[in-house]
Formats: sequence, C-alpha cells, structure tokens
Amino acid sequence: MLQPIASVRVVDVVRDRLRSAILSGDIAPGSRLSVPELARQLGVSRSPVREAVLLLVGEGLAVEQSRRGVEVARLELTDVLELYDLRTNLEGLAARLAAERMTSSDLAALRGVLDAQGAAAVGDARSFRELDHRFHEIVSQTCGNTRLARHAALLAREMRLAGPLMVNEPWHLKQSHQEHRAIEHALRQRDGPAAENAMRVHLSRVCQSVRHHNS
Amino acid sequence: MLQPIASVRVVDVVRDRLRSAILSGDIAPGSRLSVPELARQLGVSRSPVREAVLLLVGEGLAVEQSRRGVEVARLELTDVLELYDLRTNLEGLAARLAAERMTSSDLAALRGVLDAQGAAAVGDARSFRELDHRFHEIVSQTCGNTRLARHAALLAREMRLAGPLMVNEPWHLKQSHQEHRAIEHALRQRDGPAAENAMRVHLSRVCQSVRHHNS
DNA sequence: TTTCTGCATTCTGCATGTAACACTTTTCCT
DNA sequence: AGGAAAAGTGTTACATGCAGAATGCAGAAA
Repeated sequence: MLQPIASVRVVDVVRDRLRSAILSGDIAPGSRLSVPELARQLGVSRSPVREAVLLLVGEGLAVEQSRRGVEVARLELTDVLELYDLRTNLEGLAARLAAERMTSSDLAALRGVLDAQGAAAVGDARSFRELDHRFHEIVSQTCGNTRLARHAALLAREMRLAGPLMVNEPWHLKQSHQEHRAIEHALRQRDGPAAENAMRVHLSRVCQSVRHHNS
Repeated sequence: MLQPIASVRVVDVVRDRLRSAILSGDIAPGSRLSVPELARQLGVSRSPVREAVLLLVGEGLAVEQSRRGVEVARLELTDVLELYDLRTNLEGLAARLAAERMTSSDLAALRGVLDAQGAAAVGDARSFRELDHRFHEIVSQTCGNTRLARHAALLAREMRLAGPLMVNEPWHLKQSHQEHRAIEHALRQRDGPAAENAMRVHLSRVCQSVRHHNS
C-alpha cells in the first residue's frame, strides 16, 4: 500500500519556517514581517511568502495593521489570561474525551514525555516548556474531536508568544509537573471527569500564578 | 476628532462576499471554488480572490484538496456533533462571562432578537435561524474575552454549513426559543452560573435532537 | 533646538505572466 | 466498435510587474 505523494508547496514550507522562527523567539513579538525582505532571505518569490504571512495572521501569531503591514503579535497580560481561560475549558473537555479514547501507545507517549520532563524540571526551563507543549498536545490530539484538537492547538501555540510573562521558577515547574502526573493518572484510569477536573485545576492554577507573578 | 480612514481592501470584500454566498447556500457545500472563475465573476484579478479563498479555508468553511483546488466544506453528522460539543463548552463559558458584563443596551438587543424570533417561530425556519445566529452572536461577542468571541464565531459559522442535517420542525424551533428565553432571563439576572447552565442545556438538547433526527 | 518639507526608499496590494499538472474530449489505430 | 494516445481546456502555484501609500531622513524654516 503506497502512500500518495504529498506535493510540497512552497507556501507550506514558508509557513512552517516562519511559525517555528516566531515560536522559538528568533523573530521577536513586535517585529515587522516584511514580505519582500522575507522572500529575499528565503530565496523564493513574494507570493508564497505573502500567503504564508496571511495564514499566520489567521492563526493569531501575527496581526495586520491597516496598510502598515503585518507584525508578530505582542501579548499583554490580559491576552494571556484570556488564553488560559479558554484553554482551561477546551483542554478540560479534551482531557475528559481523551480518557475514553487514548490507546496504550498514547499513554506510553504521555508517560515518556512526563519522565523526560521530570528529568528536565530542574533548571532547564526551555526544555521543560517544550515537553509541556508536547504533553498538552498529546492530550488534545487524542480527544477524538478534530475541531477541538485544532482550536486547542491554535490557542496553545498563540500562548507561546507570551515569553517574559511566564513563570519559570523551579518550584513552579515542579508543581506543574506534579499536576501533569495527576492528569496522566486519571487518563490512565480512564476516569474522564477526574481527568477534566485535574486539567482544569492545573491550568487554573497556572493562570493564577501568571496573574500574581505579573502584578 | 476625526475618524481614521479605513482603507477598503479588495481581498476583504471578496472574502465577505464569498462567505455570505457560502453561508446563505448560494454556493453549495461541495462546490469547487475556482479562483479564475470567481475572479471573472467578481471583476477583480486572481490575487485577492486566491487570498480570500485561503482565508476561508482557515475559517473552516472550505477545504483544500491536494492539487485539486478548494471546495466548500461538506459537513457529516459527526462534524455537526463535534461542533455542538465544542459550542456547548465555549458558549457556556461565554454566557457565564457575559452575565457580568452585558450592558443594558446589549440586553435590549438580545430581547429584541428574541421578540422577533418569537414572531418568526411559526413556519419561517429561515428567519428563525438568522435570529438564532444573532442571539448566539450577541452573547459570544459581549463576553469580554476577544479570543473566545472569535473562536465561538468561527464554530457557529462553520455549523451553518450543516443545512439539511438541522431540525426545522416548528415544535423544535419553539423549544429552542423557550430555551433562549431562559438564557436571556439568567443573563438579565446577572446570574453567571445559571446562564452557563441554561446555555449548556440548550445546546446539548439541540445536539441530541440533531443526533436523533439523523439516525 | 524643534518642527516642517521634500525626496528617496521600501512596502503593500492588486494585476498579470507562466510552467506544471489534472481532467475532458477528440482522434487514431486495431 | 473499442481502447489508447494526444490534443485541448482549465486550474494551481509560483514569479514578477507596478501604482499608490507609508516610512525615514536630510536640510530648511521657525
């Protein structure tokens, strides 16, 4: 059974590259996304770059200003709180649904991420965040509701623009890790309501931490 | 104090026109969206049309097929159920938040919509649906969470593609109308939890009706 | 020193050119 | 007639052209 060959479109490559650059911080929030400049740097014409930039606007990672081009979105504290409110609900629902649908390989992947996170928790905030995203991504993507998965992914990605607003103290990361363990435990028990509750507790608590850390 | 001049971009006009045509059914689900053809019909060049079509894909109203262009999204029953699950949660949250933030003019607008809906309820399913959208839109847009408002709007719009899957029996519309009244009552009392509960009851019940109507 | 003016540069937004590909119809050969 | 090849039609995806608008800056004016 041969897989159909997926034609690689330039616009997709450009979009992925720009998204990675934005999420990794290589292109800082507030930076202008000049289409001709990016086209020169990437060695392609302006058309696919323009379309990729438009798609990023649709994803919420960039904002357009009337006639003044597009710049990488800048998140204020209120934006982050908004995002946590939404994620609390969406990912809570996702966790409840995922509890009944996760395969044993999904659960194994989840545990692998948590083990790696436990090892990274001391000091390496960057690795910790990466594994945090993987954890939440696995839960969202296995919930069985494709639209929920898509919207949760959009919100989780958008939140990665928050950078300096996030709390990186070791004790806080440790706390998150323990809450992740609780979520995983509920998922492993196939206890949907408990998983939802644990996810909501986790994200609400992080939201509160962020709020108090920036005031 | 002069208002800044909002430049009207062709791409925005095209996007709005295409979206209206899709949501009104003028362009049926499954129809191919040929960029050159649409450009001819609209009397503009292909560039803004191509971008508008891409934006509609981003909104979930159209889907791209590899190398075979874009067509208007076709919703199966499972898609509609997915959407209701999501809307139940998102709009439930929106209702709770809106209860504390709606102004008296918002409440007046809501009541106006409900009164019009009460008059239209008998027989005119098309008007009823239009007012239903207005009702949910007002609640979502007044919740104070811009991202919640945006995502709720996207989901509500996407659901309008469901067409023949929806339940249009008069008694069902009447039931929806009464549930809308209950939601509005809770909002007017500024009772967030009650509003959330009423919204969830409403959307869950509609979801069940749709499920049983198509099986 | 500060503010304004005019020019040069760059960008945005739309139009158009074009190669590669997909689908349809016609034609040609058996 | 039946089936394959080939031409024709239409599209996608990318490249490029270009007018108008925004931005930055040097130099003049207050």
